[in-house]
Amino acid sequence: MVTIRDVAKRAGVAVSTVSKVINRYPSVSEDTIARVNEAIEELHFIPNSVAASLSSKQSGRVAVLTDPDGQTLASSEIMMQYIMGAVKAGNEARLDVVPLFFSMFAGMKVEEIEHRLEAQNIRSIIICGLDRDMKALTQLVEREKFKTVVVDMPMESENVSNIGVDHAQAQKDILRKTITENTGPSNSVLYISGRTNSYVTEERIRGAMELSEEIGFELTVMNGAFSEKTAREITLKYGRDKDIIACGSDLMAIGAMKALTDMNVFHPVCGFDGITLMGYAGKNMTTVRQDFYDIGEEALRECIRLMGGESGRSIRVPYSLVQVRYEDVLT
Amino acid sequence: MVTIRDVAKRAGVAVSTVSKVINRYPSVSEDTIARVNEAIEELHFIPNSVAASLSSKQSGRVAVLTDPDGQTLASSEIMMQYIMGAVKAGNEARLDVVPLFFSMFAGMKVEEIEHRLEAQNIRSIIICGLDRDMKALTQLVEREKFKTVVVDMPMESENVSNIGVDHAQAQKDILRKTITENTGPSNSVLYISGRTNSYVTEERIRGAMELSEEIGFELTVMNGAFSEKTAREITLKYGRDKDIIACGSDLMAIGAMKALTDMNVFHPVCGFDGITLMGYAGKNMTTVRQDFYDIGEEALRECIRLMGGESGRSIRVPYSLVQVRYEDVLT
DNA sequence: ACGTTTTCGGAAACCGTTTTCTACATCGTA
DNA sequence: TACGATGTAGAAAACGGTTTCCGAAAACGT
Repeated sequence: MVTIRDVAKRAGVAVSTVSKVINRYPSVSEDTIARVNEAIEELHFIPNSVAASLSSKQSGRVAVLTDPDGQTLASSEIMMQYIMGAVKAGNEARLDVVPLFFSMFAGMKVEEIEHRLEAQNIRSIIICGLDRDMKALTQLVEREKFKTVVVDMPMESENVSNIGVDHAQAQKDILRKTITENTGPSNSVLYISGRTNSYVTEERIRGAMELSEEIGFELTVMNGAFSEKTAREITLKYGRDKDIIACGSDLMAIGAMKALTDMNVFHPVCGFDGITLMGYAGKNMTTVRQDFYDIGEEALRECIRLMGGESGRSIRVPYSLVQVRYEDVLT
Repeated sequence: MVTIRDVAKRAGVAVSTVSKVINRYPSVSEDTIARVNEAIEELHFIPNSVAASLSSKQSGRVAVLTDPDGQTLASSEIMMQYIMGAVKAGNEARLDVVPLFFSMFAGMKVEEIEHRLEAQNIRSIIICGLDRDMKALTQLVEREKFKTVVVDMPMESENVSNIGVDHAQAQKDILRKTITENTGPSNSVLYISGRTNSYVTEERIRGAMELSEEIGFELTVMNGAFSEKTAREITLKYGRDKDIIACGSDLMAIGAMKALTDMNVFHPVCGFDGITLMGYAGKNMTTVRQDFYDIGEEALRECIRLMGGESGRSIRVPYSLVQVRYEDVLT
């Protein structure tokens, strides 16, 4: 393994100088920089990220925390996108990204979680898919021991940024589109919502309700708890008499659509997320597509910003309204 | 952050002694062990894995390399399972697991990849989903600089173990089952295979061919390249006259089934993998279920074994024949 | 009781960086 | 000419563990 010392020797400078060059310190002359870089090139030197992480209290590593329902197909896809996005951005910034799963911390107190993270030299974390029921993890965010970026939670402070689409607006948009494009009467909408302890659920419901006030249609909200099964049951029971079924997630939209098909009625259904599975769900359904990969990438960049000492903020990312067809997901 | 020195002071011993206790060295008396452990408990000490990784050339970290077609739904699910399994096992062994994706190494020569891994103090790697086209990564395995565990490739040497199901046998089993359960004539089978540069494809084809010799049926093998689309096209063209369609992957089985449905013919179709998506694909299909989570877990344990100095071997893991129904995947 | 082996614990070097602090030029200015 | 600024480079102390090596004490054999 070629170390910083080898480079120093080769370039005829001190190790500290090499380190300064690597980390772009200002106090090095152009001349020395050139000589050091040359040596780095020649020796194919790549700085050891573990040593760097150990020695500097500044930099450190970033953890990506996920895993709500590790078992559903939808969340597999979404988590994978978050992680891949973050890992990619981390790689570009010469920063270690380590994925962790909520389930690892089951039953731990927040202090223990903090210790565990510290023990891995983690200075910054990204949390995706957290809901309020996970007390310890919520506290983890609140205690602000780490520079943290939360996805889809309304938290913002010195050390915490949040990122995500504008769920209320997106819900409004997709619902308006579905109503507009639907030629029928469309004055009664069944909205099947996600779990109640979740911020995105609240926002999406708010969006639907605001639109209902704006353009005036009958809105029935029922709790589908992000469950495809529950959405299916709700639809079987109450879906027939409605004109449109709007769901707080794609998985629920699929469940609803299956139910309608079974009942042999064909109301428009819209979902939320833009997962690939939608392409397999039979009929063409519209949904809000979030770019999870992009969110992961952006979240990691925000970690870097926070570690750089800047303070937390709120980041809205774009979304799009799409109709997912089987042909689009076929590969 | 509480360090090993704090523990040493508290227990009234030297830091080296604490280290020995942590790492279960034999040369410490029961008495001292107890005292040290007590101190560890009291201080909630968790050893810093980064420091450990840096200082010991023995242990080090493990990378999980994946990402064939990061975009398909099937591989998202499979990769996620591998990674979650490995991360879990890594956690239990106090070992850092870092996920990496093939795409990061695109265009690099094997030496550079090695440097990059070294720079992360990676001593051992798990590679999932590699095919022969990826020259640099194949070389990486062959050069044996790292203790490596390959999933689904027939490599075995001092520093390389392989793990996976017996693909030939599994293909035989599922095909036999499909033929047996099918009441029709069943003397002509269309086998849609995976990509040709892949070991699993070869094995699965071999299994199908051996069975064909054994019990005597007409077998047509066509290359579906693991593509749902291609499988669909092949089925549209040649599927009608066959009695059974067997596919080298679930995704292709889904494509084939869609094609049959479109043609309004209903032959039995069997796949391979056991992905959740199968539950959404309409008809009940049979397939070979592999436990990817388990494989990831097992692979990581094998890394530990290799790092412990033992030599490479071949591990067969169990599989099961299942019929995936929508009800089973509904959550 | 004495030499020999074994057991056990500690001191110190090391892993590969970062960072602080010092030192030395060089420069402009009073 | 002397002075403080400024710019640049290096020595050395961290960071938090692991590991080697050595010595003291205990156990053993005779």
